[in-house]
Amino acid sequence: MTNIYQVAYVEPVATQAERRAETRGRLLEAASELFAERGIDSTSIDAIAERADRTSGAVYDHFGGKEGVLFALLDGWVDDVAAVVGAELTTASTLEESLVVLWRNVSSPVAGGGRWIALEHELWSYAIRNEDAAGHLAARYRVAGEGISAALAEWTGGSAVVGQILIGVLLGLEMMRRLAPGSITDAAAVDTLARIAASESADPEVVTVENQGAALS
Amino acid sequence: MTNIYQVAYVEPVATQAERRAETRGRLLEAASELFAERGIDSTSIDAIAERADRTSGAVYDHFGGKEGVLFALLDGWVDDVAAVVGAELTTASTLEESLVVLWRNVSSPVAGGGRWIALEHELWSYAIRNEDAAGHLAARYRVAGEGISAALAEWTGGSAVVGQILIGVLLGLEMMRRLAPGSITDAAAVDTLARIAASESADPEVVTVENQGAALS
DNA sequence: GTCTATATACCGATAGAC
DNA sequence: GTCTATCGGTATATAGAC
Repeated sequence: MTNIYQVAYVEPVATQAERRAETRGRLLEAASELFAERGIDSTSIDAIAERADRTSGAVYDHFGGKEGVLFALLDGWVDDVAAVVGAELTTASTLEESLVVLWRNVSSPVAGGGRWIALEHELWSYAIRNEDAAGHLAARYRVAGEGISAALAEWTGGSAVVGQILIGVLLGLEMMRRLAPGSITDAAAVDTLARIAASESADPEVVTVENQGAALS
Repeated sequence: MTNIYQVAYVEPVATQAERRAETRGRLLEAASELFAERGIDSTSIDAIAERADRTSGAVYDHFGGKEGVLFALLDGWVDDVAAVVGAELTTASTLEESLVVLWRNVSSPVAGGGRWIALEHELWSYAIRNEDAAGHLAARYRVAGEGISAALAEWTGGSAVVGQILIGVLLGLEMMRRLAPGSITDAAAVDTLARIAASESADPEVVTVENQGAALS
């Protein structure tokens, strides 16, 4: 206000804190889209800012750089997705229903706008070359695996490792399907998951690898 | 020869064709290393040329650009790896041996210098955003899946889809393990593969998802 | 076939105005 | 908190010499 004319004070439509939160959310949303679309390396800070209707200065102010945006995504948005799947899982009343929920959320995700897995792979590829990011992502998978194990404990006997394995298998099957949509059917995927989920509950004498081979050869 | 002194003709140590093949090989080797180490997007053409002791002009001359290098890798080097695994598979005499071979080649690859899976994921991430690359990679996975199915036909009954599923599961399990080495043991991975490989040979009445759920809940 | 040199363009990050 | 302006670095791709 350098001019000499006084104007009536107008209550701002949003407080500073609200505007800051709004900007932060827009930047994260834009970054998650662009990372999934073009890849992390090929996404410039300017591009993130532009899609969020802000400028690059805002990105530096909020996150300090592109890696800061990435870590914020890892800690925040991705956890939200896990929460959505977790909530859906509690509504399933049978093992098959639970596995269908898992597979559907991975293979045709609705939460997040369908860019789930592409972003997941971007994060993995980045984390594999960055120790800090690897720690963030590994911790997230561990928590997610525990959540899945707990949700399926009723049928699997509660083993913690089955959750980790299921996450890996879900990601791997979705990779194949994304590349060649007809190569793996929903039924085949869910059937594969079912075999793994049954790991700890079946009689160990029956499922041992040696016995499998001996019985079949 | 613009000077007036004559020198004895010396047979060149290599023909032009041999030098060209040498340069091509060096460039592909350098590119596969760098793509796996830094990612495709972060690898410059100059960096590829430099590691191969050549200059960027050679890359353009041989492949037309970075994408040309990528396609050449997809069509050539990666097929060689599949051939190595295929050869190893023929020496396995039981199902478990075969699965151990598959898992070992994915989880601690020796052929190619240990950068297998990282490059594999780079190629996937790239292909998911590029139709041409997706075609190349999908065709390769299809062939690889058929090879695995054929190699395991003795125990699995010869279903073709089991190969595709196994490739996806192998990649997914290795992702989890790479991120958190202790999360998935070799035994757990091979056991998971065994459950899937048994898909088509087991009695359908026993392995149906509905029956699993009913029997366990 | 490979080199140097170069045109063109983009990116990351900072400084300072508002 | 967001903007404009800008610097230094690096990328792609081509042109021309050898």
